[in-house]
Amino acid sequence: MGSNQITLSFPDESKQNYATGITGAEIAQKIGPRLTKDALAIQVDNATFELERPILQNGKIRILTWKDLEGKKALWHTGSHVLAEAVSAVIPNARPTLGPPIEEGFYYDFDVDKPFSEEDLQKIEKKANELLAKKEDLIRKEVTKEEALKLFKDNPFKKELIEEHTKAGEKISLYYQGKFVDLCRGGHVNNTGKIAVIKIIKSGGAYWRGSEKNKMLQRIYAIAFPEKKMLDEWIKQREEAEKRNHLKLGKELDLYSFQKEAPGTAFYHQNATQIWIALTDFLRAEQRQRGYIEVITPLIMKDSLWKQSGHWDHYKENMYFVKIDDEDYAIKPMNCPGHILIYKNSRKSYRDLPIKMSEFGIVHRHEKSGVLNGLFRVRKFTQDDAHLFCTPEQIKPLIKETIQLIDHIYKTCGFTEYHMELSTRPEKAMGSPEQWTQAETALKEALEETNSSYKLNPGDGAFYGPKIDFHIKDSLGRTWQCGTIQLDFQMPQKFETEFIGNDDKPHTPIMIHRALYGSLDRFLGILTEHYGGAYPLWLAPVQAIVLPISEKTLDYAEHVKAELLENGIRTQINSDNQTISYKIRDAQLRKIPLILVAGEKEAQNKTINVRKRDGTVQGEQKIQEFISNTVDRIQQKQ
RNA sequence: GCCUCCGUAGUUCAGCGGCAGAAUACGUGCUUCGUAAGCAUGGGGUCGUGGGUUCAAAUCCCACCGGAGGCUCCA
Repeated sequence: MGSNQITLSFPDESKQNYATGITGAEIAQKIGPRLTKDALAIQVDNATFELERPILQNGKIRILTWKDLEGKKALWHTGSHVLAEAVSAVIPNARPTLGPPIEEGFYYDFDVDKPFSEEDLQKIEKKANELLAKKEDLIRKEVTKEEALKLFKDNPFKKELIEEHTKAGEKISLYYQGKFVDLCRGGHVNNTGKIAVIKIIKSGGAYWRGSEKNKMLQRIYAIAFPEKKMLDEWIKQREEAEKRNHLKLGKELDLYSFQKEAPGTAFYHQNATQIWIALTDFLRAEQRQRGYIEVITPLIMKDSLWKQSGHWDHYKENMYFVKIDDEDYAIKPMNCPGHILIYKNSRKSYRDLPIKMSEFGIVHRHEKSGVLNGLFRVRKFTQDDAHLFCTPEQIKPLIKETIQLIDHIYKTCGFTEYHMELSTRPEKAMGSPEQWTQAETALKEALEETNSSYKLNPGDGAFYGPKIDFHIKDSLGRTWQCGTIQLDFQMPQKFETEFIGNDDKPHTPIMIHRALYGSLDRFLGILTEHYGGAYPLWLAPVQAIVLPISEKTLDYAEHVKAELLENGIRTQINSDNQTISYKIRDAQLRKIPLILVAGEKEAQNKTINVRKRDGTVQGEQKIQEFISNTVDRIQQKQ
């Protein structure tokens, strides 16, 4: 120590357990010189990453730092052990169960008599940070099943894990930090001193092993950093994300509201409705270009339809039902059956295919109360749904077209980064293997021919067909699943949907379900957080606001407003009896892209003085010039 | 559905057994203003709903409704 290199410490106890039998000195000699103070752990053969337990298999040794996710995870994993030690110290009868690192930080689940109070958490956090000062080595020890069971005799959860691991043929390893010991597979930094600070984020209930049937444990989420200032940055970032919260912005910008009279359902005010219209108009125009037709189907249909579609069997719990004139009806949770009824309304020929039937379909799904989450999870939402009825040969070109359409829509909406996931045949699948292979090949080729990078999820498809999901990344680095393309071999059969082939015989078409925004409601929420409420010009609810400097120029300002409105620019005027500074401030807080100051000078010159919402002043512009520029920008969706 | 927390003015929140408050928004009057807050003044709340404890409840307890976060779910 002392230098900026890390001395590896290899306690005698664990030395004999090195899988390869090499000594600590040998490892230190081999990798020691490369270990700077940034090193948190090492990785060998992409598999094991612990400074205190390197396994040499002629493999490459990789030094993990804070920049690597694996390095972070090693630090966080150790953090979770320290947290468990702190909880055990503060609440002696708490039984630790499981505590892995996650995408951001780590959690640990405890079996406790009562949930952690705010005060408990404060004590625990304080204790955890005190424990760090001890700078304990993490020491691995491998033991037999019996030894492990004896050690954790009072902890049924750990016992369950031990049984499971030994059954799977795994060795049972323990990790010590000072006197505290935990059952653990490993993946740690070598010393708790590597952690500078532990911060508890939140706590909440969590079921043992994620199943509702099991006991509810208390989970603590926390995060750890190798330097204190990183925590400060992280906290700042979180505050930034909180400012962008779409529910908060929804109130501040008068976009939408939720009322207790309709839980889980949004009320869209004027402003959100304008954005909605911009989004739907955009997609409509794009679909029209590609030969789509648009339809509108009933919200309420007889329950016999839903029995035929299979929703009754699989989806009843999430559906709303109504009785009308003593007959049972259901509110649609999906649009597909309605579209099939339209398809079947007339005889179709292979010459009619593909048919691309779209609808901004309003669906109701009775989600459990606990899962509702702003616009992200609602009970009533609108899908930009479409069903493409086609022949097997048409799958590939249609998928390609759809991928390109989605790409265009996402990029225009400011989501430059997104990725796709292809899910293939699950074990329980409907349709012949040949049909699946053909469909999966078509999807794969479509992805490759559009140069799309995608992740493969083998066996993750729906039972009725393979699918491609689209995940967009927002300005805060979070990903959201939005678009989806799903092949369906089943529904057309259930409804005996047909077309007449050139062989003069009936055939069953393939049905492709496809949504780009996914749920318009959710997409609006994502957009709001992505832009922090400062929507691009083409989406902004109010695109320009005219501010007369005093009542003297009110008439001129009204005239400007009227001209902009005539040219399709969403314009307002602020004629309040207030100073110009006040009105500018108000407009900027409302995140209106274009703020147009109209005073006596401008009235004389037939100009307006343009200021943008970020505070930059663009200066005087002729009205006509401003209008043509702005209309241009709106059309180009900038 | 389960766990934790939260419901006070349009909004953001303070008050936490003893007269219901602030800021902001809104109304009115003055001011007529040149790029992020002009001055004055006024109205506005059965403290989510219902029950209980108490001489007294916004405040303590219980139930329900609604919300936030988490678990789970999202064929």
